[in-house]
Amino acid sequence: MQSSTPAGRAGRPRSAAADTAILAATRAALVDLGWSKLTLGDVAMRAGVAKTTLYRRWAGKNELVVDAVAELFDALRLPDRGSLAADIEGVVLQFAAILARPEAKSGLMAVVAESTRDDALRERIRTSIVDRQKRLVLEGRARAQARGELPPEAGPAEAARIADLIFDVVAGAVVHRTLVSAEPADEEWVRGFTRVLLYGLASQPAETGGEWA
Amino acid sequence: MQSSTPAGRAGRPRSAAADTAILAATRAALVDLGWSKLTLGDVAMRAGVAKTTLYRRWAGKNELVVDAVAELFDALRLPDRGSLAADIEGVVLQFAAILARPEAKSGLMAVVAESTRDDALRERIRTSIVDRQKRLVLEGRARAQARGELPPEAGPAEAARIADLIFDVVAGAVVHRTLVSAEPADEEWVRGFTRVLLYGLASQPAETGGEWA
Amino acid sequence: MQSSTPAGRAGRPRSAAADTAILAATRAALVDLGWSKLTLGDVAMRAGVAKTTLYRRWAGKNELVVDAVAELFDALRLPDRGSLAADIEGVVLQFAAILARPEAKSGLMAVVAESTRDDALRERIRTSIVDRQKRLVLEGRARAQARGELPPEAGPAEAARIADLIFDVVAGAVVHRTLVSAEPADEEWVRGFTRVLLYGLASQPAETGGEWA
Amino acid sequence: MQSSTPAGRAGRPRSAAADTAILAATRAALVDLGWSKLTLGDVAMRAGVAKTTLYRRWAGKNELVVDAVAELFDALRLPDRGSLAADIEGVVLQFAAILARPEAKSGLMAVVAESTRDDALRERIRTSIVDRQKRLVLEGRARAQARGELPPEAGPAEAARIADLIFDVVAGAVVHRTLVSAEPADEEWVRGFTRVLLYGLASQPAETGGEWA
DNA sequence: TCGTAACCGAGACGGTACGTCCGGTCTTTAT
DNA sequence: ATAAAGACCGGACGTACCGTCTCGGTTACGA
Repeated sequence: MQSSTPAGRAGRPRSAAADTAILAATRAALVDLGWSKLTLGDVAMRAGVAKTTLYRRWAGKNELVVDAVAELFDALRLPDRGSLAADIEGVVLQFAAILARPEAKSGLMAVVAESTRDDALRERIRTSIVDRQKRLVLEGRARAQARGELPPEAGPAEAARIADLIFDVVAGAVVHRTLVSAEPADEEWVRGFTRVLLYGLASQPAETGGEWA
Repeated sequence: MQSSTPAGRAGRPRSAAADTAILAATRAALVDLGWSKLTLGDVAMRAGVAKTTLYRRWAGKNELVVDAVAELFDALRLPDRGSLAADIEGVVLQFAAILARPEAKSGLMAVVAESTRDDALRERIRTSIVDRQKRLVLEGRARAQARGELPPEAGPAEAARIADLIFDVVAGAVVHRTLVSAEPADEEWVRGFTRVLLYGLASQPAETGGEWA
Repeated sequence: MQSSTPAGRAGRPRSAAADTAILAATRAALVDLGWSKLTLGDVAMRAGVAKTTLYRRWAGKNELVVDAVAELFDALRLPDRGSLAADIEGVVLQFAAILARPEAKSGLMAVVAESTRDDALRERIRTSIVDRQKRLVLEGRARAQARGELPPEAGPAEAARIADLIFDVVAGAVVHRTLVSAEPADEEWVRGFTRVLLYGLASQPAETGGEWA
Repeated sequence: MQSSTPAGRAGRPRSAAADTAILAATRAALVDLGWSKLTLGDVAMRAGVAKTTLYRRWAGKNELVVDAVAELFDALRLPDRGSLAADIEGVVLQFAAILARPEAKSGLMAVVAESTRDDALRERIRTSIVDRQKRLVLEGRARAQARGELPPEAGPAEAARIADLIFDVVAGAVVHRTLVSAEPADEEWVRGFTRVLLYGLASQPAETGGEWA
């Protein structure tokens, strides 16, 4: 968001309720219309707000959708299920559940696509969504290391590198499963995915014998 | 594509050169403008073709972009580098190189986003892009099993399930790295990713000691 | 029309039936659609003929409509009702009846409007419609002179001038009544018009007393 | 026209200058292109106005042209030349001068042609053009009756009937002379026409002897 | 009798305009 | 100063016809 009326305070103050209404209206419009058919005029109408009010607060459709979608991911929590594998499964299932919602599906990939040609937008996505959720990886990793399930890293640079890799693998796989393969990322799939993530492809048969059966 | 005039043959046949010119113009426009600013009128002009010719062959922007992007991925080849890890690294690097091209970046995620609200489009993506490249997973897996690097699956259903999982993980991770994290999927990253894919997170330190250093 | 294959005569001759079918289809389309929504593609379809066949014979919509409408006016006949006034009334009523038909209404004024910017089209209208029907004025005038109802003209130039004037007055008045005022040119109106044409406005009350009552 | 924002007064008001510019641009386009090649996009460009502004105010080409042409006829004035014949000649010459202008020629007949299939358009023509100019007939008739050149009518219904008849004859004859015969309605022709209108065909030789010579 | 030239249908082609919609901006009055 | 309302300019949309062209196929002459 970028309102907040920083210092100057003459005239009528901005309505705080408007921000909430606009973001909710944006999500509703994403559900009904999808990203490409969503129009700012329609969002303004749904929010009971004039188009000018909307433009005063957001630069355009992309920025608005990023903010509307970012709020969805703030509900993610790292559960404590007792083991690293169970923790991963828990958070991946939450992530999959959010991604299954049409407002997330429609909006997220679209703004990512737009961000390939708009550095400011990519930065906004990273700040509002990606980095904010990367905490889950860090927390999970720390907890696993405390449990002895994972070794400590060689240093902070390594820690960041591995965290990024894990985030790309986890987020990428769930997104691809959900949006491209268009299959549900359900418990069974998440179990399989977590196993590969933790133990890899090659080591599996040696450990479990009938893992894939 | 959908020309070919299957049986009935009255009237002037469709120009085969037009298809080629249109798809090339589409890719050029993706590079210059990105998906959201690409207009069919502009593509038609670039291709030296009337707008009606374009609409006669494709239903809309999404279908056109899918076909234009799909051709990019047909260049993927499974190299024989002697080991499963090296083979994976080779094909992932190719995939990353294609995804780094702006016409792929811009177009691919956008049509995936659109496909969340358009079943026909999703099916077209699957047919033209996903399933067509899934061959790489199948070939690589077969080759690795011949080499004894991977055990045979319990049955054809398992084989399909694992292939799908691998595809989701590989494609998802590379896409996320490239588009969301916006970092290059270079050799170093690919090596790290391949290691996780093959041997997992938990088993790594035990095997390599200084792998992440 | 302009077919007829004048001298060169190798190859398949043009279908005579096509001309007839096309002109009839044109009139039907005028009835259904009016001039501005009439399309040559639609006419071709109605006539069971390819668009190219139509273009091989007519230069465009205007020429086609002129020919289609011209045929309607060839049905006009000068009746012999015994007096000049009755003869005029008879032919004016016929003219009004043709003009009341929707294919004439729609087509005639449209091509006249087009002809204001197209000399060749105006010439075609004059040849195919105006001059061809001017015979009625000449015949009627000669007959009235023979009866002694009108004096002979001073010379051929005067005869032409008066004939043109009469034609403009008669045709113009009926057209204006029918198309602009959009009132029927029925027997009562024709009687009043004929009286003005023959005896004028100023002389009327003196002659008839209650003419307009 | 149809703006005026009757009572509600929220929002930006419509630009009054736009109406003027659009109608002038329409007449200019009629001169340059004629009715059938006139496009609303071109008119908007000439007027320095967006196409949407034009469509917000007029339903289509026909309505726009009617309004643009109607303004031309508001310049008509009934001169007082001392006699009925001279008054008629004066106003007919004015009418002919307007009709000789290409924007009137091109536009008027075209909208009349269109009006044969569009009752609302015909009503608009009648309101904006025909009935508005019918005042000339009524004034002229009243003046002639005051002078004793014409007898009073039997009643208001008769007066209306005769006025309509005169209007059809005068307007129709001038239009036909100008557009169909494509000859100038110059002083000589107007003199002859006025004579016929006032004194008729049959009575002329008796009065003047050499009138047509 | 047979070639061949002009015809025919079908339909794709490059264009142009349509009338609509949306993005952003600006101009009003009201709060 | 902000809000709601709505007109404004600009530009793309997808469709419809235009008039031309390229096909495969069909006559009816005349060599």
